Amino acid sequence: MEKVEKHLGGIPEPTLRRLPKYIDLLKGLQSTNAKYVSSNYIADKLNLASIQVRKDLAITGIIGKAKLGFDLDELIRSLNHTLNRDNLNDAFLIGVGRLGSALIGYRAFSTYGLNIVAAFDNDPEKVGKQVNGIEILPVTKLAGLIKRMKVNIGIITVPAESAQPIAEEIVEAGINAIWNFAPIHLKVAKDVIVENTQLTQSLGVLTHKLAAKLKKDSIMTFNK
Amino acid sequence: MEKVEKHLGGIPEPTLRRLPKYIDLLKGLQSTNAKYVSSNYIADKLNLASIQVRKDLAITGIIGKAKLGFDLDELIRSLNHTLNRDNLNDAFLIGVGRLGSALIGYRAFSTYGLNIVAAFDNDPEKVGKQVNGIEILPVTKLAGLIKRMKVNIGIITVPAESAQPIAEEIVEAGINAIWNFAPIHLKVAKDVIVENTQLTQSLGVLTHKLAAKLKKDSIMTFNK
DNA sequence: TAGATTGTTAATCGATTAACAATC
DNA sequence: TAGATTGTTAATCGATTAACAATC
Repeated sequence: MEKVEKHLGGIPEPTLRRLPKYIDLLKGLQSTNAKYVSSNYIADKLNLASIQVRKDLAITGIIGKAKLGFDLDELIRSLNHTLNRDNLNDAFLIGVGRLGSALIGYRAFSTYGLNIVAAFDNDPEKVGKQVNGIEILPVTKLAGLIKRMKVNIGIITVPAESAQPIAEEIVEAGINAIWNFAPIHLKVAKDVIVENTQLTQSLGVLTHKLAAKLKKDSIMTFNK
Repeated sequence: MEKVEKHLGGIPEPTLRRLPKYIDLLKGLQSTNAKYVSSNYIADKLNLASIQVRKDLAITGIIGKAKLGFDLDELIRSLNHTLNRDNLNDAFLIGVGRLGSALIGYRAFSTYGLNIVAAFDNDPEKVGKQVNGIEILPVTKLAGLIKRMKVNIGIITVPAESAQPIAEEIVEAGINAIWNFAPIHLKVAKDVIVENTQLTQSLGVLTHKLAAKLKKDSIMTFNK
């Protein structure tokens, strides 16, 4: 049994990852009082092909007007809806280190549908204090509160070695989705949604491409 | 002209994004004194197919031994080399807010080949102070220092509206690669490497999948 | 040797792109 | 109307997966 399920039908993942970019761009455009936007415009601004933009937008169910383009307000609304940003999702954050604190402090999350309602840490120094108005609770209370408050999202910002046990604990308690920042692959039941934001992953891509570029540039210089 | 270049030949991007996961796993394994590792083992731990693991590893140039698998030390070395982690890449960070500070404080970056050598901010309150031993300099010195120190990587953690001008400034000054955390698409010359780590992008995927799952679960419950 | 595991070559699958008719 | 732009259907492309021979 090697086959692994990719996505539960629905929207292709690459499309899903482009949608936030569309929203960011369109919000900027909205403030200029524009009423319509064409796939060409979006494609140009985001370095995409216009046909790809149209395909992506089609998935949200919106229908454009020939010659005019897409109704800007309606488009933003349907993109936000597709990403479920019009519902505020409650989340617990576990691990109040530097990164955890930064995330707690990122107020803009609420406009993206995320509401961090409490944070947890093992360190007695931290417990009881507040970060940005969010109280830090002891990890011993984590499972109980997940059950009682029916929280769906867990944000894991603990060190790599603690991530797996924490994941198991919160899944057991009823968490449906994990946003994982620890540099480790979490093994959980396959109906649990895991979204990894691993800085080291991004960084690897960057350093590899940079090395390739520098090498190429130096060869080109050498050939001159 | 709609076509956009994807990657400069070389390693497929999906493969590139899996490599750090292999390294993280293998390092853990290394501490158990294992000498060899099979593609099956890796696949099982990371929920991948073993053939995919073998394809990925092949790209690093490593050759496995039938029946035994891959030499663990050698594999880690060649993966690190492929990601250019064996060279330390100097970087400047611009925008010392919560996220910027968190990144500066993330000491582990050095093991991933990144060396943040200075940070920049506009806020006179911050300039002159230190975060984790890194001095915060005024943005006015940014371009000059990039030129003088021949720094290749710029990490952008400024607010969305400042990101584009900063990107232009540092590219002009000679930056070759940008790690962008601002929720905006940067328009730069196409030979500049841009790696986006946009939290809102990950978050969108998460909230969408969660909504789909909850909907599905409730339908299933309803049908019982 | 027998059996596990690699690595190559071919098939499949899914996303992107192209072509073009429909429409405002 | 003419022309720009959408949306559908088909072609292409690249990554994943399957099949299987080679090898230790």
